[in-house]
Amino acid sequence: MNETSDAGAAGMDFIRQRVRADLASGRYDGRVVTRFPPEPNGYLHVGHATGICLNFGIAAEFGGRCHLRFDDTNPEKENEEFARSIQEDVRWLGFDWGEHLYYASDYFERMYECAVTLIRKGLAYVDSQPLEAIREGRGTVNEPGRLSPYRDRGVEENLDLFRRMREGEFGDGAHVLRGRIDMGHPNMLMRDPVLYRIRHASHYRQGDAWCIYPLYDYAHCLEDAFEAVTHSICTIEFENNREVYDWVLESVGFGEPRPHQHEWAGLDLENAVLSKRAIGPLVQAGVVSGWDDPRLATISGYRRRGIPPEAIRLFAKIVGVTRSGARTEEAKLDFAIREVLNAEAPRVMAVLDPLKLVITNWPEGAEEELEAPYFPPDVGREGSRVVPFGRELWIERSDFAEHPPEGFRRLVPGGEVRLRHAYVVRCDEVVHDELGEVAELRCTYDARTRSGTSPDGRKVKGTIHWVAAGHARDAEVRLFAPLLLSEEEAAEARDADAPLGASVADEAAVSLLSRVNPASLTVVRTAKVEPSVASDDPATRYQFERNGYFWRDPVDGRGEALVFNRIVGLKSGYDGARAAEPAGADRPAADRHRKAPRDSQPSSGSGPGARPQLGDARIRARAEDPALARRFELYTGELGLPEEQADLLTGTPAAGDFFEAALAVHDDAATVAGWVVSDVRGVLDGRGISELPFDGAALGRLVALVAAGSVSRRAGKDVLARMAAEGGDPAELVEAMGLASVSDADELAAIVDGVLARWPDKVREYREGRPQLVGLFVGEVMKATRGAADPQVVRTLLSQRLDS
RNA sequence: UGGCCCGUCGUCUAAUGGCAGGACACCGGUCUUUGGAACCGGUAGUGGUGGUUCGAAUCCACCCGGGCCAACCA
Repeated sequence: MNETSDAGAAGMDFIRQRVRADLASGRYDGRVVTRFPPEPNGYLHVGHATGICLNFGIAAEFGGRCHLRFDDTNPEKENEEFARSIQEDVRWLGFDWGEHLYYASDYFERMYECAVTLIRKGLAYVDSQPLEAIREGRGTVNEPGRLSPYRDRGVEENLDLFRRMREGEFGDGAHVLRGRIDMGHPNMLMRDPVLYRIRHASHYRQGDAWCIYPLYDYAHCLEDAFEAVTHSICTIEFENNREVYDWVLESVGFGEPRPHQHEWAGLDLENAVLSKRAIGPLVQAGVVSGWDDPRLATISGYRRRGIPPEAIRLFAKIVGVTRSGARTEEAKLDFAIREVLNAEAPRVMAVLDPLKLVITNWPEGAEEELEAPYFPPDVGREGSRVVPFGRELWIERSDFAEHPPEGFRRLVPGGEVRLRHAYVVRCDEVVHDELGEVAELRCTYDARTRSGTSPDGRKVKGTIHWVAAGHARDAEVRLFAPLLLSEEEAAEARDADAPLGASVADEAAVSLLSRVNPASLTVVRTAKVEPSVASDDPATRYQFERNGYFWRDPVDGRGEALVFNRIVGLKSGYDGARAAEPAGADRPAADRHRKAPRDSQPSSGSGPGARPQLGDARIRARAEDPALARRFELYTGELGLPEEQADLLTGTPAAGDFFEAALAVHDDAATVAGWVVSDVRGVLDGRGISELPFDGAALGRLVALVAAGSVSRRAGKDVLARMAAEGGDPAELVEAMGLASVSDADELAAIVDGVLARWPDKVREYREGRPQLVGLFVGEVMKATRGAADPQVVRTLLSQRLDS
């Protein structure tokens, strides 16, 4: 157990842990500043919503602030409407940026000055190659790029050209400003990235003030730095951009403490189209009614559908924050919605697919007003409304079956059922129309069974909802199903989303449109709703009992028009509940997994007796360098190391040097090799072995200490970690960290007894057959001694006490 | 001659060398005037092979699988 770790960090996502660590180390002087930086080129979707929850959530939890910043550096795609809708969406989700609303376009002048700085430092140049030449010159992932013929222009010439670019002297594409980094860099983005381009286009905020515009990699990090952002959180596809981010900031002169970028995977949600590039065409083609169509996963679509913002925030919490690309099941969103609505939504009755039920023993023209609570007892909320009851009622067609399937608990010929909040009725007669369809049910009611009374304790197997025919209000109900037909095809759409020319993007849009589910929207015009809803606040979210959660469409369902959206269905414990839905209200198709099935692993090259697998790069290195090859022979021969270890020690001269330096101090090849190939490599953290703040000799001294029993191997690893972080002499560190080995049996016995006394339950479990719990006991003893105990001795002591 | 990142129950996620845990979903049961909710219980996982270690999901190597990168988009 790392002594600096803290139980408070457990369960915290890796970004929050990082923020916490930065706070603890004082890196940013106690400041936490995050930002949500959308480009105003479309409407926000639920993926953005999780990002908003992350950024604003961190700011709130750590006493910092979160900026809303429009990353509006591309005049051709952005507009005011999008900027307006984004602010509305963020606010609706429940977050507040205070006075921290910013626009990248307000920084253009400062960014220009930074570019001049870069030019003066010789770190940027004006490239006058045409676009195609720049593209070709960048090389490929397998080949280095070529230097631009303009790369070595003088500072003065660059300055002059850049100034004239700004002044509008050149047409689009005549020149660009590029960072002068490395055309052979393995990271393509570092191959002299384009910083500025000429674009004679009107910007929605800046008008024609500028004709050069900065590109993302240059602009974004500067925006963060200008605003003193501490943690710049973005999604994983920007991972490769981080290197440029750091280069620009360091090159311009923003030293520590400066903003740092952290990437997380972002949301991928089953059955949702989560890309502005994909949503846009659906809107433009009229497949959906607009960016706020309830079938869309846009925030405005969710809002219109009726999903409460609390549910989206809960969903974000459920999904979590990691770096692993994962697709979340729609069921989790549904759960979050139901969780919120179950506690809040008043229950009322609505019949979507009505079937007439006549109570023959109810006096003609007689009516009764029933008082019905809005909430079931378990919700614990007050409130009720009056529900009229009469001779003729509407019930759900699917709540009756002439030939009931097994397990059917509703109305059948000759059977009884309770009408919710009212009476028990018996079906005496089924009336058919000329087509043979059930047209009407003729029933009798039992006056003694009025809701709240139970004269003879009689139980009826089913309860169904209903609406009195004479008082029912006609309503339109809209049911939603996934917009796209299948997961696989959606996956293709994602592939087609890759960077491509405009014509191909259009093809992608076309193929997207071809996968639209024709049944994604079901409009039910026959619905009957109890009259109380007509006078409620139109923004009320209801549970239509046994049908799901609904609310009035905020666009089409206002005024007199009773138009309801189904926010989400109820969880159903009965498959046949599907039959309750009018045809066309498809459920999502059976789950399909995005992850490819893991094929059985080829067994060749592994398994007992198999040849060790050596690294190609190291084999090549030895082929080119006879000195390395000789070392390999020496290590496997005279020193008797396994090939795999020898391989790792002879990939570079530095590795072998390090190993041999350690060996000179402690002459045990097998042990030293183990430390070097396994433990030392584990603390490199991206560094080369020669960049470590300690040398091979220091490792040798540490290994010697462990071998001598002065320090446990476990504690030795802690010492190594400290050495990797800040250097130092092993013996002194052992002293300073208080890790001198404790192997005195009496001393350890007392600690062991103490641990066992603290965990009586676990001791019992161990004796009852959970041997793996020994790890817990050893771990506790190690913790108590800060890793200094000799684990062999501890195990022996434990065994004496537990296994006797 | 590629570089970087990611693989834990069906799904999402926790465990930061020491008990593989939670949630969703699913399956039982209790309760119920919603086939809802609630409550109780259950099934189920560290991609593979080696190595280091008293001890590996965690460290090392190789393999397998997935993602990102060659816009003058963000």
